[in-house]
Order: sequence, then C-alpha cells, then structure tokens
Amino acid sequence: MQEIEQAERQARYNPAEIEPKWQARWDADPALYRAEEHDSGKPKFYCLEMLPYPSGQLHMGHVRNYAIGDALARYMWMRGYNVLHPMGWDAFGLPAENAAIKNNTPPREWTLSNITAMRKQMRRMGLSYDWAGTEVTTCLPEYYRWNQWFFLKMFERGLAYRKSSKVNWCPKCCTVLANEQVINGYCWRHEDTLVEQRELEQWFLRITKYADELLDGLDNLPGWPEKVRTMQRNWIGRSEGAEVEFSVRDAADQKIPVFTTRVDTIFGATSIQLAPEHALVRVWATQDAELARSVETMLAEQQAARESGDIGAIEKHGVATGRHAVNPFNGQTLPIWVANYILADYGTGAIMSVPAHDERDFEFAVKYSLPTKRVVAPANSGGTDDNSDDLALPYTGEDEAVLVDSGQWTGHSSLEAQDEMGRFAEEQGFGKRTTTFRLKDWGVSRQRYWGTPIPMVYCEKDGIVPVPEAQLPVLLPEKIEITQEGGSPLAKLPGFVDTTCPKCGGPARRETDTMDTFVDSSWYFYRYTDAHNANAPFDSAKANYWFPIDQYIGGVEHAILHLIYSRFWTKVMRDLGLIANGEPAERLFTQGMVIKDGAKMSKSKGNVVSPDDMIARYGADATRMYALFAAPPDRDLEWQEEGVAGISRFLARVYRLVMKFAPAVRSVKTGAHGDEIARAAFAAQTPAGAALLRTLHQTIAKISEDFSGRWHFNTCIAAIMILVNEMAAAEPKMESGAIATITIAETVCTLVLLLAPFAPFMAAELWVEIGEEGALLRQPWPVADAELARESEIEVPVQVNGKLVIVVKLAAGADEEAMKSAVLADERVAARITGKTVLKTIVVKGKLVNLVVK
RNA sequence: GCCGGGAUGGCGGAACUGGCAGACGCAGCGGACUCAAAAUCCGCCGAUCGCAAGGUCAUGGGGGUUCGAUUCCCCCUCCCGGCACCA
Repeated sequence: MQEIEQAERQARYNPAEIEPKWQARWDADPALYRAEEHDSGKPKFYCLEMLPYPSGQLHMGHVRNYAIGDALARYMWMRGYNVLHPMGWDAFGLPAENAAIKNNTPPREWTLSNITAMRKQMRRMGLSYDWAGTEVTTCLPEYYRWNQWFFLKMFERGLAYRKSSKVNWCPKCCTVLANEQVINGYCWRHEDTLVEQRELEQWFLRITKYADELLDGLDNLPGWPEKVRTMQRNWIGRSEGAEVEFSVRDAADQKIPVFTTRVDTIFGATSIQLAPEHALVRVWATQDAELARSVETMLAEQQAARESGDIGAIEKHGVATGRHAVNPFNGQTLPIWVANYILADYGTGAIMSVPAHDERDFEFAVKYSLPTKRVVAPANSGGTDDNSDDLALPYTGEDEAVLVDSGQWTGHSSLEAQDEMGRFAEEQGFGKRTTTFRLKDWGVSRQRYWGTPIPMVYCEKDGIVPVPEAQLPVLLPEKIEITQEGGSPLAKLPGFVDTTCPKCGGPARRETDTMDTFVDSSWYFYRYTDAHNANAPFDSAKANYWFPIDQYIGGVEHAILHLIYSRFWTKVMRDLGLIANGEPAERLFTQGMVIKDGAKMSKSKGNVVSPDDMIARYGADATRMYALFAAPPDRDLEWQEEGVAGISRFLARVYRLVMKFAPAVRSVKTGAHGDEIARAAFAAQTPAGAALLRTLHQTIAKISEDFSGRWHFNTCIAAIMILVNEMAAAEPKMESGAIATITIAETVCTLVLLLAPFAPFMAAELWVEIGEEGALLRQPWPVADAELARESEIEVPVQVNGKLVIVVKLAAGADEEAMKSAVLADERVAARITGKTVLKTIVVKGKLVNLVVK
C-alpha cells in the first residue's frame, strides 16, 4: 500500500520542481542553445521576436509571441541549423518618466530593475535566448551612442534636417508625436487624449526620399502578410499625376500650383480651391477683413472638430475670394475659393475643382451653384457626346473613357491624355508630371528626458553644428528632476546645455530634445549580431551573415510604425555601405491578439491574466503549450483557464506514460532507434505495434511539415495527443517481447523529441529519465519514414447520388477497378441500387466511390 | 466609402490541392475505483424523428458550377482590424 503511494508520488508530474531545475541548468550552460560560430558550415537561421518595452511584467501577448518564436527556434536547432535567437529591451520611453514622477525613482533605475524582473520571467518561461551573448538594452550608452552616430551620418547626407512646421503635440506626453503615432487624431499611448497641432522647429528624417523604394519593395516581400503590405501601401499613399501652375489674374507674381491625378479633366475645371492655411489665403486675408473672418471661422471649426474627434463629419463649405485664376490649358478664367476640405499638407494645398468628374467637387459645386462642365464620356459613347445626354454626374471615368470638348485632346482616351497633357505642360513650362505621397518625413524630436540625446550643437556664429563623432556618446545626464510641466527637461540643466562650438570653440548650446524611441527599435536587430562591439554599431560581415532575418514574429500593431521605420533604416544603412541587403526581414509573421471576455487583454480593461499565476498553477510548459494549442497563431486567441488545466492534465498523462516505459526504453540499446535492424523488426510487427508506428511517423510528418510554413501548432499538438492516446491504448494489446519493447522505446523516444519545441522543460526532464544523454536541442529532429507512415488499409466512403451510404475497407493499393467491384459486391450498396440504373460511377483512387443512379 | 481578415456544435477549434463535416481539447452527462472526495480510468456528447435498425436536417443567408461544395463563382447580412475629404 505504502509502496504504491510511493510509486505514484514518484510518477506525479510536478512542474514546480522540474522547471526551475532545468532553468538553473540552462542558465548555467547557455552553450546548450547558443549560436554556433559563423563558419560552422550549418545553414543559418535568424529567428526573432519583437523586442518588448520593459514595463516590468510580461503579459499574455508576450507569452504567445515568445511561445511561437521559441518553438520555431528550438525546432530549427534540432534540424541542425545555426540559429540566432536573441532578446533585448526597448528601454527608452515615456512610462519610465511617468514612473519617475509618481514614485520618485530615476528612470534608469526603474527601467533596469524592470528588465531584471522580466528577464527572470522569460527564463522561467524556458525561452531559449542567449542572454550573455546577444542581449541589447537600448537605454545604455553603449547602444544609444550608435543612434547618435547614425544621426550624424544622416545629417551629413541631408537625411536628417531641421525645419519648422505644424507638428502633433500630445498634451499628456508633453511632447511631439510622429504622424505614425497619431491614431484617428488621438495619441497612440493615450487613447482618450486628442493630439494638438503646434508650430515648432523640429528634427526630421527624410523617409520620403525612400518612399518609392519602400513602396515598390513591398512587392518583393512575399513572406510578409498581405495585410501588413497593404497597410504600408496605404500609408505611403503614392499618387501619380501632374502639377499644373494656374496664374492669378491681375497679379503676375502670384501662381497657384495644383496637384491632380486627373489632368485629363482640366478642361472641365470650373474653380480653384485653396486650403484655409494656404500662403496666398494668408496674404489676401490681410487685405480683406471679411475673407479673414471666414477663414478664421473655418480653422476654428476644424480645431473644434479635431477636439471632438470627428474631423470627417464636417460639412464641406467654402468662401469665394473674389480673385480669379487662369487655366493655362485654355486660358479660361476660374474663380478662386477657399474650402475647408482642402488639405494644406497634401499635394500643394490647392486643387482644381472639376465637378463633372469628381464626387467631392460635384457636391461642392451643387451647394454653391458653380458650373459643371463635362469633358469625359464613357468609351462606348463614341466620343461624340455633346453634354446633353443624361449620364449621371459626377462621372469619375475609367482609363478607356474618351475626352470631349478638350481642345486638341478631344477624342483621346483618359489614360493617353493624362500622359500627353502632362508632357504638354512640361513643354510649355507651366507644369510637370509628378508623384505625390501621403507619407511625410519622420519627425524624431521629442521634448522629453528619457531618450537618446540628439548630437547637435547651436552656435551663434556657426549655426547648427554636429557633435564630432569622436565626442560620442553625448551622454544623457543621470541626475535630473523630472516634472510634469513639459518642455525638454534637459533644457533646464546648464551643465548639459552649455557647451562649446566644435567648429569655432566659442560658447554654444546643445540640442535638448531627445530622439523618438522608434529610432532605437529601427536597427536593434542588427546590433544583436554583434551586441558588444565598441567600435561600430555592428560588424558588417556578421550582419551580412545573419541578415535578412529569416523569421520575424510580432504584433500587427507595428505595421506602419516600427515595420516601416526599420525598413527605411535598413535602406539607409545599405546606402552607408554597412550592409548588403535593403530589407531587414525575409518573412514576417503577425500573431493574433489574446482575448479575454470578448476584449483584448489589457490592464485598462481589467481582464489581464498573469503569466506568473499560470506558471505557479500549471507550469510554464502548460502555459506556453496552451498559447499554441488554443488557436492557430495568426488568429486571435480566446483565453480560457480551463484550457490550460486541460493541457496540464495532458502533460501529466505524458509524464506518467513515459515514466512507466522509461525502464523498458533504457533497456533498449541506444542507437537502435530508426536504424535498419529496428526497421526489419518492425516488419514483423503485431497489428497493434504496426499501427502505433504508423501513427508515430504520421505525427512526425505532420509536425515537420507544419514547422516549414503553415504553423498550425494547434493541430500539431492535437496530433501529439492522438499519438499519446494511441500509445496508451496500444501498449496492453502488444505482445511482450523484443519487438514490442523496441517499438515502445522508439515511440517514447520520438515523442519526447516531438515535445521539445512545445514543452521544453518536460521534454528535457524525460529525455534524461529515459536514459538519453546530451542536450535535447542538439538531438536531430526525427525523420518521418514514408514507408512506415503508409496506411495498409483505407476506408473508402461510398456515395449514391452524392450521399454517403457506407464506408468500405479496402487494401491501400486498390486500383479503380478493384474499388469499383468491391463496392458493387457489397450488399448494402446493392440494396440501395436495386431496381435503378447506374448512370455513372465515379471512382477517385484512394478516396471514394460515388454511384449516380436513377 | 476603400482595403484586409472572419462567421463551422454549449465553447476554443479541425477538415491543407472540391471527396466520410465536427479531429483534438474544454465544458457537460453516465459509469468504474473510493466509506467519501480529489485524482485517475472507461463510455456518451450537432439538431431532429424513431424502442431500434435507420431516416431527415445542418458549416451566417440566397443563388450557381459539379457525380459531389465548409472548400470554387456571383449576390447579400453581420463581426473584427486598417485607411479615410489624399484631389
């Protein structure tokens, strides 16, 4: 009695004991999962998950992300790849400052202690990162000095520049935000805070120089999700068209360039519309009090709409300026209006209004009774249109549509005319064919403390002077008081601000803004390849060996932030000669969100589940395995704790089963698994043993295939469950003897290997228990034997008129004739077709038989 | 409005190139073991009619192609995400 209890206790699966033990062992010997030397001769595989912000706590989104990446990295190791699987910290940023204000803790201290806590959590999760070799922390001078170095390189090349412009200002962050960080008018960090517009002088990075390449490059990234590519395409927003210069009547010096994608409709222009912020409007407003008032109202209304959050809801309206412009194509005079729907910062801030062929212009023209002039007709109208038919306007046309009433271009197609008229404008000197982007340059100045100091100096004599490379890093001062009042905290530190001009040696002021933290994350993955290099951001040879990233895994929320910035940065680094490739990642995977009670798991919604709790209750293996099992990785995952308990039960079952067979496995000579002798022995199997081996090899095949791209780890784990169920059921049926023992040993050994990517702690533990030696990650991944996996018998569904009647068992190799006769010989089939005529027999080899009868 | 992704039992999901719809798990029900409970093991588990054998209906809705459709085509509804007066 006591002995039985003793035995039961020994066989009880206890992750709280197993997991910390292995965690300690892996920590002590990182060589178990460290990348090989570059010249190892193995193929390389760079597997990367997006680096986290060190908030202090891992959440389930992280757990899911890392469970995917870690499973892949472990699989690739076992497949014999030279794997780089690093982790680091996006360690600059606002929360550290907010914590400093709240708790009076220095941001550096707060951040570093959070990192320590989260690193511990990640280790507890059993994630296979090489901490000592590759960890990167962006808030350390050894890292951010290279941000400054890149900034100087960009400045040299005119890619970093300073300009005054309207910028997004978050009153809660007390800093400027990039366009990418404004979501529907709200701050990306403060869902309830509307972003204000302020006119400020700021540093910008010329990402627009790469707009074309960033866009076109998307076509060559088949390994990226279509969704992300589409989002980036929309964000970059390329429009090809023409810029045409209208002149202001009676004011020879005043010109109004307009941008249009439909220059072919220019003969139909009936007014010019300017944005309220347009430079000419400002000039005219000084001479026209009424106009000034109207424009002011317009701007105030926009401001109010922005504040209420629905700028799209404003009704279109405008006001005539009383001035007129001349259409250079036909000399026609058009009234100039100011309209609230014209965007100041897109194109030229001015448009030609063609009511007949543009929906917005049409709406506007109807409202103010502006004339509508048709100049394009559908291709099938033969181009003879005389404006008198009743085709519904606006007619926005198509490429083949035909121009009417358009001077020398009458009768030409829209598409032809667009090109011809653009050329004509160029020849005549009043326009050009051009391309406009929605993408704007990246504003990187932040009026905050916890970021990379921008390495620039302002000298009264020499103006903007870059800090010489030799003087890098410009260190971020440690002792500083952070307050809520806004403005750059560094500006209040005379010891930081006051410096000497590197050019003339005279007194000068340092730039006191810091860089956007998206700068840090734009190139961190290159640093992983050479994390401790003190002389360069990284060694080019090392980067070129590892890049591009073979598999990048992260949330889709970075589609137009990090993922566009880092593509830009990569292209800049390529042009600097640092790297060979212009794209950072060959393949990108965006995992779904973790959902609880119908909403994304988040602190603010109060529906978070703590990984620590789950680990304490069920273990890390069960927690990460559940994250993979509950849904395919690309879909959202509904968190249900009962599911974790289910996985935990399954793992306990595996543990007991393997422990039960462990003595038998140990008794089998190592090296027998999968070799010729064993295989010959399998040929003489009992049916139960053969069936088990068949399932085993089908499972290997299924999992291996999924790792190569489909990533449906939920079905991989289901397949392992089936194997375990079958093993438990088959074993009692198998006769005892050498063959059965070998079969069981083979199955158990392979099962442990198959579990290694998903439940690494338990796999490592069981690997030792069954008498194997050596690091599990260095074991070769099992290879499926097609011969063993093949079914000897198949079940063939038989249909009559497409409806299932019976299922017959046939030998696997049966040809069409054999299938047909076997089916017709079956009495149940015969009963179904007596008295009827078989019109047609459809036989799909190995699949089914369908009798069409009448 | 445009773009992308979805909709399958009580729940998460499976069915990969058109071929047995509901794998695997969760929850539930029944049983074994137990003084009892937990744990474990075994069985059942889409709806409906039927004592049963078996039948009928069923993958958001409606059409179509096909011997055969969760899968392909057309139309529609709803949900999630992105962009949104971009000229």
